[in-house]
Amino acid sequence: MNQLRLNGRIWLETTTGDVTQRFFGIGPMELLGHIQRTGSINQAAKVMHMSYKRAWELVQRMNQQADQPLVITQTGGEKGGGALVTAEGEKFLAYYQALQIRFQQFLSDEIARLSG
Amino acid sequence: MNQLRLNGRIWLETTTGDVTQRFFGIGPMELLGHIQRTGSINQAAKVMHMSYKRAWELVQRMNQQADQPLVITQTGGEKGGGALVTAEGEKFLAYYQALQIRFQQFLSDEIARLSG
DNA sequence: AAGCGTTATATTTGACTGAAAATAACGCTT
DNA sequence: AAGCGTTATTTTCAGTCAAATATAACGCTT
Repeated sequence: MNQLRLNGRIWLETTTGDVTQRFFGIGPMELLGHIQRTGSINQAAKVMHMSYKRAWELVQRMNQQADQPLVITQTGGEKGGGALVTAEGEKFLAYYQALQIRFQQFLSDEIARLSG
Repeated sequence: MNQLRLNGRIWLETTTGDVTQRFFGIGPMELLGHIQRTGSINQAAKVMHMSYKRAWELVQRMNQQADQPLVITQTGGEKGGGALVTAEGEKFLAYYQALQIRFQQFLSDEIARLSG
């Protein structure tokens, strides 16, 4: 065995009836961050080397699952359109970012426990 | 939004050159436990409602990635054959089980932090 | 030799996934 | 009216994954 590493993922999920669906994880977090910085789904997708369609679908799903939209979009206009992260979106982004940091710390601690 | 929950997965992974491959996670952990109890890949797969082929492939991949096999198998014989978890396998099983418990604790703590 | 329960292996089928491309709609600018 | 850059949407294609099925090999029991 070459090198043994510990890794993981965490996410928020919603449960409606008996169907559990992922809602917010590392992918949407990064996407929201890039939308915030670029003001465009299209540019955010390009930065992440993700197809526009996939990025757009992620936004759709997020908005549908949440009570209030996390991203609002506009077609046409001065710059052809754009996308904006709402206050609700920023709330989830901030929460998940902090959570992700604590999770990374957990993984680091576990690796340290394994090595030392 | 109906109910917001926090969930996640952790796993061990090996890196050979530039290829990272999952090695041991919650699925293999449960599979190894059932093999330990039943002495058979076939029966373990049935308990988990997993196809025999999938269970067998998981065992193959685990054994190939590890330095020493985690499961040894025997075809034919008194009971038609069987499978045994090696000491190396028990080592990974015990480590991952303890790790999983601490991870669940981490998730619980985070949920408590979110609610309270 | 036949039967058994298992491991071992190949093939097929369907479902899902993601990428890519093409097109429409939109509203501003010129 | 034409051009623009974006969002919105459909279609197509290839790759992956899992389930199902079928068959062979094995070694003991009878």
